[in-house]
Amino acid sequence: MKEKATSFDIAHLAGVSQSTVSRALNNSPLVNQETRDRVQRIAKELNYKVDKNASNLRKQKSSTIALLLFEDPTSDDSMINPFFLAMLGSITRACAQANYDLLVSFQNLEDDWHAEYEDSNKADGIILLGYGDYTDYQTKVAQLESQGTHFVRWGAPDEAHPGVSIGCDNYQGGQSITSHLIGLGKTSFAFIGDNGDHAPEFKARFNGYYETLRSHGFAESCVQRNAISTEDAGSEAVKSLLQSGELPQAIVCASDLIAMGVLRALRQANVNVPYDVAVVGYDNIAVSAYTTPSLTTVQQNTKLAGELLVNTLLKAINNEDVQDYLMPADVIVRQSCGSE
Amino acid sequence: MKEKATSFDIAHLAGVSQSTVSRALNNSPLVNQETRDRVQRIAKELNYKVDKNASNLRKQKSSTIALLLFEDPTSDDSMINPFFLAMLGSITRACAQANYDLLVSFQNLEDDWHAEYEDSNKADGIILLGYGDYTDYQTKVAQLESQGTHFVRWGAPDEAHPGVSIGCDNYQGGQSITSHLIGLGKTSFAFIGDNGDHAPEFKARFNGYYETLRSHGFAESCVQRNAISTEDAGSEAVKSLLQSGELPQAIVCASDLIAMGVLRALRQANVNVPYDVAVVGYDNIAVSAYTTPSLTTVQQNTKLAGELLVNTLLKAINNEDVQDYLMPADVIVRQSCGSE
DNA sequence: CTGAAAGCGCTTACAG
DNA sequence: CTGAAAGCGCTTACAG
Repeated sequence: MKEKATSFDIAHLAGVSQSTVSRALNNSPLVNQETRDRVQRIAKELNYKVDKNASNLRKQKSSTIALLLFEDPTSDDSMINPFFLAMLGSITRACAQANYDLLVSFQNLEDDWHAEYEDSNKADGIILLGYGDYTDYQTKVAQLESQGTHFVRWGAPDEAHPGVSIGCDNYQGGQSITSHLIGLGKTSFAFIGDNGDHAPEFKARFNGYYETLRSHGFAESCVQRNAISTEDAGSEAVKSLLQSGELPQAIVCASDLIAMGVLRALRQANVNVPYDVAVVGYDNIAVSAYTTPSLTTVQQNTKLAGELLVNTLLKAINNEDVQDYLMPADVIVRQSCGSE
Repeated sequence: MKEKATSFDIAHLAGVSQSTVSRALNNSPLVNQETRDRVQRIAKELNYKVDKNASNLRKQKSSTIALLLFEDPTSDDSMINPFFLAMLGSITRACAQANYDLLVSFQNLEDDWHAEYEDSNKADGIILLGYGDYTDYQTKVAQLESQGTHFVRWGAPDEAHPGVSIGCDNYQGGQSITSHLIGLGKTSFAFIGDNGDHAPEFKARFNGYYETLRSHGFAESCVQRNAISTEDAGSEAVKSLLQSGELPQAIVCASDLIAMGVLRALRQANVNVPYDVAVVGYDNIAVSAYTTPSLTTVQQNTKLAGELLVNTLLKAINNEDVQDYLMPADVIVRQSCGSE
């Protein structure tokens, strides 16, 4: 292995001081054009690259963003929720575009959030991505805030949460998809997904759903079954629904993953979708376009979300003013409601 | 924003030298148990964390792995191939387990590979992930090697490539899936996917396919159509096949993404799968289980692959001996061949 | 425009 | 077991 060249090596070869090398490589206007060119040429010949650790240490910044991805602790350990995977891709791209590095780490909600502090030393800012559980989560976010760490949270803006949030309007998404079903003439409904405080995203979707039903006078004819965001949970929930004999005209799932399980269980029970019952999901993950029938769902724009998260965090790092941003949620109509 | 605590602050509070603080925090056996406890307690109270830049600079290592993800330059800019996304997830997990950070960066094949050198300063080693184009790629990998950079490549081991490779046996995968089709009684075939030198993975799959046909005497009754790994390319290729009037009994796609496009185009042309033609894919991406009909495909074990990539790289970093590893490819039988 | 010098916050020989 | 000191490779006031 060759020895790595340092700025001193270049200084020596170029016949200038190391300070000048540093200036030349950073395109400082203070350095003579001809000197700069010579230094840069030599640097390229030596395949020299600035040592980031030294540079960051001196500058006290890192040009790195940390992504803290935390997951529902009960979800299958080997799988990442496809929605978050899509976000990860989009965030990676947005970072690359801004010339920032992206440090990715997983975190379980139960964990001590070591990584959070760790990362605050390695990164200029943190992106928090995952389903949020208020109870646990909130004090930790508050701690981040009190530390003065720059961070942006994925999730709906909320007074209870300190810091900036970029999120999709889950309440409106719940409303929109429910209105769509009502417009199709459905009159009895089930919501499948947790709607407690530990699942704020799902809860907001549920609230949008419920309020829409109420305002149309359907509040009496709806049920709810708990499920975390997995296929199996969705499948189990529908089985319990079938057993109770309360099959409604429409099933609203809190996520596409849940909807996958719902479709599977209905198929196994020989219940026809959309003829016997309409089913809708949430997230518009890739798979939802390919199920049979294809799934009507609510889209969250992951590409935009990634860009907003990164750009907002970058602004915060530069101490510019930043604002919460709530993206609209769009209904994607496919075949699982019989409307197509 | 609070000032960040340094090891000197702790030294002061604990009444010891800064050196001792450093030793205590690194669990050096050289330090008195009682002293260590006191230092660690104070560090925790101050919410102190070691400055990674300083620590890395001093130790000349970074406990970070860089993932260079390069993509087919012609693929849709906004989408990451789901197969690589799955790999990304698995690599992230494996890194977390090994207590390494993961730096993710995108790279286009056409680019100058700045990042590669950059990353070699920020990371202890590099994972190269993407479809490889020999022409371009090879000289760059050789450069990495000559630099003494530790790296591991995703892809089939190959004498032409320097460095270590972890990959899936594409040739065997091509054989297995083709044998499956022959076992089902198919006698005429088409392969959809590039099989030139710039697409070594696809080429190996094609070779496995072709050799299997040849050994069964079907070499005459097969065609091949180029396609990069996108739905649209698959769709276009099948349209050209239909127009030529040469629809075979089985279509072997070089990737699931291609197969998605093939299924779509066949549906549009009212060609029934699997009744009129069998279709198989490659990768076993999530979507492939949900298409209609569900897709028979070849699985690459992404979870294992991620672990092998990370663990092999870690060994290389520690200057242990490392070996290429070729994972077997498994046929996943679903409905698109009519065998179920 | 350039150079000599300080210092970012650690780790680790070296000396005791 | 502990401390004083050097040094990792940069950037950036400071002085000219």
